[in-house]
Amino acid sequence: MYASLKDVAARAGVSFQTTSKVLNGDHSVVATGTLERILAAADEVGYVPNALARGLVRQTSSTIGVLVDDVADPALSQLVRAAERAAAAQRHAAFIGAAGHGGDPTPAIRTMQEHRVGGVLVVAPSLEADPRLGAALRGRLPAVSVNHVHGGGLPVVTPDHSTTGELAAQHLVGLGHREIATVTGPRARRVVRSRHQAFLKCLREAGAQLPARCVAEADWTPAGAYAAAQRLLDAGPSVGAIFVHSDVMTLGVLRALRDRGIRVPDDCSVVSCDDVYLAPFTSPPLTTIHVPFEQTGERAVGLLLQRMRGETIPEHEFLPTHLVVRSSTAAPAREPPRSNAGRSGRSLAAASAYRHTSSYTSKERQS
Amino acid sequence: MYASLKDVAARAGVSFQTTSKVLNGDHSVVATGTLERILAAADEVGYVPNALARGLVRQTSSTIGVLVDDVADPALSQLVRAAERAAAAQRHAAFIGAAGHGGDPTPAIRTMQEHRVGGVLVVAPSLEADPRLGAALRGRLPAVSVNHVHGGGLPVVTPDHSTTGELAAQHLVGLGHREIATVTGPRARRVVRSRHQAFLKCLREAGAQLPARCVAEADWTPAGAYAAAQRLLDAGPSVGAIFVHSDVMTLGVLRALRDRGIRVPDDCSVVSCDDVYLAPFTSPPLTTIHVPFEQTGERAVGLLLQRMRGETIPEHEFLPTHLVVRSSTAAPAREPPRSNAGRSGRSLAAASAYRHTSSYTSKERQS
DNA sequence: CTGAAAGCGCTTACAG
DNA sequence: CTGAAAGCGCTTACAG
Repeated sequence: MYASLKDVAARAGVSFQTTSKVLNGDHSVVATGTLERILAAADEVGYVPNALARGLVRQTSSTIGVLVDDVADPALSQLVRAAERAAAAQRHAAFIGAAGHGGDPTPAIRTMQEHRVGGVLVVAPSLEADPRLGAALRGRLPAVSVNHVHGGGLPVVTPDHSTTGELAAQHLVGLGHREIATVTGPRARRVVRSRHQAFLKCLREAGAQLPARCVAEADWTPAGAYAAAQRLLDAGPSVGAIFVHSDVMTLGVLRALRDRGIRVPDDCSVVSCDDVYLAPFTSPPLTTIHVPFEQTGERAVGLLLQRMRGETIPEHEFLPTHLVVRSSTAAPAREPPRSNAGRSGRSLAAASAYRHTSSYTSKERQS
Repeated sequence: MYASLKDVAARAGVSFQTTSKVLNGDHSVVATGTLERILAAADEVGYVPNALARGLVRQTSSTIGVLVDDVADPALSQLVRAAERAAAAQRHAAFIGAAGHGGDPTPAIRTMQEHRVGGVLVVAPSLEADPRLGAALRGRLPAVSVNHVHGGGLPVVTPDHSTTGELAAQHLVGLGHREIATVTGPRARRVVRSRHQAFLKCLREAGAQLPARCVAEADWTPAGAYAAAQRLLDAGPSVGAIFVHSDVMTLGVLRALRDRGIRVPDDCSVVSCDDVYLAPFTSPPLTTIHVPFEQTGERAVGLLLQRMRGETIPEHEFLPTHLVVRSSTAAPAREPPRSNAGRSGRSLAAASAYRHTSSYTSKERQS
C-alpha cells in the first residue's frame, strides 16, 4: 500500500540508500540534478517514511506513552491535551493508555513497551500508592510523572499543592472568616494531604481553628462532595466558609448549600481549586485557586523529552498556583459588629492583593 | 535494552525461529521440555516482543489513530475514553493526535501514517467542512468518523441528532410551552442544523412558532452562550422556555438568566443536550437530552476494527438519544388561566412518558 | 557524489 | 519437532 524507499529510488534512478540520505535532509551528499529527481519521485509516489522500520534500525523511537487515569476528567484532560501538543511540537507521537481507575497499570505499560515508546508520561494520581506502577517503569523506561509514584525514583513535576492550601486559607482569613470548613479529596492522596496541611497551618497561624467535624472527605465526584457537604452542615450549623478540593466537587457542595437555602457568598463563602472551564459559570461564579494543568502537561513532556535525549533533569519541579477571585467568597455577614470595621478593611486589602481574573477557556465541542 | 528473541533462544538452547513460534502461542509445535525451557527463558530475560518489528514483517499494525478536535471537551473526552478502552480490549494501542482546532489535520494524519496505524477514528466535528480531512484519509487509510466528513465516503456513526431536537421540542410542547427560544451551536455545523430543523418541525406541528428573534447562535462556549442568551432576552421579553444545544453552553445561559433575575424553571424552562457529568449539578439540575458519547466511541472503534479486518461495515449508523428529566423544566406559570387545566393535564402525561434518570458519572480526578 | 553491505527484531514459508 | 533462509523498510558505516 505504501511506497517504499526502493520505489522512490527506482523512479529516480538511484540506489535506495542514497534516496534515504536525501530524504533525511542530507542534501550535501548529492548532485543537484539527483536531489531534484529524488524529491520529485518521492512526491509522485506519495512516499511516507515508515517510522516502524526507522525505529527498528535506529533503536530509538519517536513516540511517548501517556498513561492516564481518566481522560474524561476535566483537569486531567486539559493536562493531556497540552502534553500531546508539546510532544507533537517536538515531532513525537503519543500513545494514550488508560491506567484503569485504580486498576492494574501493568497491561497498559506493557503495551507501550511492546511499541517501544521512548518514554512515558504518568498522569495517574489514583495510582500514586500502587507499587506496580513504579515497578513497571523504574529502570526500564524513561518516565516523568505529574503525581507522586510509589517508591519514588521518578522525576515529578506538579502544581504546588501546599501553596494551593495556603492561598485558600489566606483568602478566607483575609476576608475575616473564622468558622471555616473543608471538603477534601480522598485523604489517602498526597495532593489532598498537602493541600489540607497547608490550609490547616495557615488557619492556625491566623488564629482560626478547624475542628474535626468541619472536615469532610469526598471522592472527587460532585455526588460525593454533595454528601460530604451534607455531613458538614449536619454536624455544625455555623459554617461561614468552605474550602473545597476541586471545582467539580464544588458543584456538589453548591447544590447542597442551595438545597438548604444557604446563600453563597452571603451566608457562606466557597473557595475551591483547579479553575477549570466551568468555574466562571457556576452559580455564583467560583473563587478558586488556579492550578496550571496545561503548563504541567507541557513542562512534564518537555522534561521527558530531555530525559529521553540523555540529559539530566530535576527530580522535582513545582509549578505555581494563584488565586482567582470571582463571586463565591465575601466577608462574613453576621459576625459580632465589633470586628466588622477591621474585617472589611482587611477584606479590601486581601482582595486587591490577589490576581483577579475572569478568563475562561473557550473551546470547541462536538456533535 | 530489551531482550530479543535471540537472547531468549540462546538461553533456552533453541533457534530463535522456534522461539518465535512458541511465544506466539503455537505450542503444538514443540516437545514439552522445549516449551517449558522457552517460556522460562523468556520470563527470565524479561522478554517483551517488539511490535515495530512484528508490524514490519506482518505488514499490519495493531495501532489505531484517534484524531480529535479537543480532548479537553467534556463530551469528546468521554467519547475518546470509551474509544481507547474498546481498542485496548481488542489489543490495539491508540495514538492520539490533535486535529488542531479548525487548523490543518494533515500533519496529524501524516504522523499517524508514518507510524503505520491500521486505521483512524475521526472525532473532529470542527473539521466536517474541511476538504483536507477526507482527502488525507479517503482511499489511504481505513477510517470511521463520529462526524460527517466533507466529501463523504467515510463510514459515520453518530448519535441521532434529529431525535435530539424532537425530544426537546416534544418535552417543551408537552409541558405547555409556546413562547420558546433556542441557543444553538454554530449553524455551519450539521449537528446544529439537524437538531434545529427537527426542533423547528416538531414545534410547528404542535402549533408553536419560533420567530427569528428567538434563535441565537453561539460557539459552544459558556461565554458565547451567555452572550447569545442576552441577545435573546433583549429581543423579546417573553421567553418561556429555551432549548440549548449543549450542557456546557447551558452554563452560560443559566448565568444570563440568573443575572436578570429570571428563575428557572419558574419563569423560564431550560432543556439542553449531552447530559455530561455536570448536568445533575447545575442550578437547577438540568433536564437534558442524553447523548450516548461512550457508546458512540465504543461502537465507532468496533466498526473501525472490523473494517481493518476487511469486513464490510455500514455507511451510517445512528445511536439513539433520550430525554432525562431533572429540574430545569416545568409547565409555564403565567399563562392565561383558560388553558391552565388542559396544560397541567398534558404536562403530567408528558413527564411520565419519558425516562427519568438522575444518574451522574462518577469519576476519579487528579492531583 | 554514489552504491553495496550489514543488520535492527521479527514472521513465514520451506526443508529436514 | 526443529532449524535455516528470506525478507519487511529502513539507516549507518564503509568503499569506491
